[in-house]
Amino acid sequence: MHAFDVLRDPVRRRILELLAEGEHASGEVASVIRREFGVTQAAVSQHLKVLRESGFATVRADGARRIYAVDADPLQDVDAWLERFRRFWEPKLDALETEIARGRRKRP
Amino acid sequence: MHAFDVLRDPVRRRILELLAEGEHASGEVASVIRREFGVTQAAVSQHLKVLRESGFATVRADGARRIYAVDADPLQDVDAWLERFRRFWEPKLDALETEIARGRRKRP
DNA sequence: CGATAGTATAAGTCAGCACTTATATTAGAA
DNA sequence: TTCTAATATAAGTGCTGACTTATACTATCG
Repeated sequence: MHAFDVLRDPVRRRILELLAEGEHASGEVASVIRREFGVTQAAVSQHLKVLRESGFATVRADGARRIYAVDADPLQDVDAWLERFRRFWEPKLDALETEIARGRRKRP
Repeated sequence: MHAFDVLRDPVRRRILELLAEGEHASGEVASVIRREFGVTQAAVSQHLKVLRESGFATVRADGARRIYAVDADPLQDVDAWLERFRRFWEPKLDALETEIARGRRKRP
């Protein structure tokens, strides 16, 4: 699933926002999303699966709980795609300065 | 239509890439897209309509031709949304430096 | 004017996705 | 071991959106 397919869904974007604040258990995410979007735990679990399988999130077990954390790699890909459009709103920077400002680096 | 809904479609992303290189007539876009994706002129026209109506592109008439140009405003919104994730891959900058580097400014 | 080129719209079809309810799985408590 | 809490998966459904073909619109040329 392409990064933009993943990001298209507002629930998934909200989940990523939550994870950007720090790790959260599946149930914690589910309760926030349930309150804000009125969807079930099953739906949230399915979204978390999409985020996992597309590389946007990682999980670890903590007893019966599943702790999710954001993995920013695919978001960095999106950021890279936007690069070609930045000249439309950013002031000019020389190449090195831009390089430093963006913190670009090779991906493994 | 939300920016991410627009960007979800690979044809629309490709059209934006083409427009990022400079203005193009509808037919020029259509012929490239037709070659690369194998879809009809009608389909491309519909995509251009989506891009227009969602603010990603502007049109002007040139005789019977319609010249499209990219409008980066919605892309800048996407860029802004990504902001909260940049700390996961960017080196630390102080606030002012980041401000300058990003060329952030108020939108009208 | 009529013909043609360039482009947009209309109408219909089909696949995929986000959701639901129901159930399975697993961990820890009693 | 049985019960409960936490989470994931299965199966089914409806809606949205990207596509097609066919047609309408508009400008220019002869």
